Amino acid sequence: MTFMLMMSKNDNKASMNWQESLIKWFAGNHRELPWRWTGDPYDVLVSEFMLQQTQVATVIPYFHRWKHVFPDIDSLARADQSEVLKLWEGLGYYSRARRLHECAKSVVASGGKLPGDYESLLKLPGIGSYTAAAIASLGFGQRVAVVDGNVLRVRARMLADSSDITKSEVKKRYFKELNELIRDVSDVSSFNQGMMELGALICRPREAICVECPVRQWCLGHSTGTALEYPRKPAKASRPCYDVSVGLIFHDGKYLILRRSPEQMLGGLWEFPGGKVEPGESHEECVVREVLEETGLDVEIVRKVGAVKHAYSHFGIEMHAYICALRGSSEVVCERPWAWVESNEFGKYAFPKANHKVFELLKQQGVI
DNA sequence: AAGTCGGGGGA
DNA sequence: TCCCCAGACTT
Repeated sequence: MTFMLMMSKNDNKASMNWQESLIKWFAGNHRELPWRWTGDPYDVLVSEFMLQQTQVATVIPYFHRWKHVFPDIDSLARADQSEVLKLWEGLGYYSRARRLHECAKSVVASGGKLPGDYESLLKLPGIGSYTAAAIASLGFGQRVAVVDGNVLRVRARMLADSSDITKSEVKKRYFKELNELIRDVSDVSSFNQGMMELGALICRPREAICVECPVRQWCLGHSTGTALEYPRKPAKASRPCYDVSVGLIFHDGKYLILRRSPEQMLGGLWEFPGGKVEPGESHEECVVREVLEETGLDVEIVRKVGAVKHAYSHFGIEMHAYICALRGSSEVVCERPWAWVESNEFGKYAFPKANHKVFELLKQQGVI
């Protein structure tokens, strides 16, 4: 009788599995986030797209602005891509913005209701295994496990598993195992969020605060003192750095900007004409050549504005910027969309980060 | 299965 | 600097 009573109370650690211990910890220790517990699957959709490879703190202000402009999936579906990209400006991975837009249009076209099951979500643009599982479980309570960078790290440490978590085979194995482990959990949404919150707050990449961890008694990494040795990852290749030159063509009070084509890197964003410096070529020659190739304009260098460095995922660039003047006609010949804009109109267009660094140079010099 | 895509933040 | 972040998609 006493024994039964003890078990039914379920507050004895020995009677609780690690999944329930995690859920309990999450209930009392999670951060309050603007998209949590709103009850609106659209909030889960938007936040999950923004959170792909992006930290929570970075996303929060973008999420607020987004909800203000696009409060629901219909308003997003009706929007112009330029407006969508402008709101995404600075968040990175711009294909996410285009795909979220496409996703919204697709959902609205087929009735306006976001599907709640993993398999249907997986078919939508921009939604892969992680996001499908997140929306299905956090938004609709479906019993499916999320596997993101946090989850992989937490589980690799719990199991003291030396597998390379960047391999797709390992991710699949973890996904399968976790779906078994959540078969009987009391709250799938809290379990999934708890795994990610644990990774963000306790079981962090370079620091593991095991003394505060709700699953430490089930963690092999902790019991053997090797938690920080996991997950194991292969050494990354060093990234090349390219020299790039751009021309700020000033004519009639305006600058010429071009829009990048949608399928490119940074697709749909605007930039100054320019490109990679070729072997044996000077930066100045590069500007003149690139401007001619891209716009058909014949220009000469007026002066150098300066250079900015910028790092992308797989390479870096040093962008040299030059003020240019037209030598001949101002007639632009260009397949891509282009525009002459005054410097106080730059804010209307979405530019990549490297271009913003050039704007900063121009401001410092009082040019704009 | 590997390569590619951005930018920010922390150590 | 380097690493990592609530990954998805193409080849």
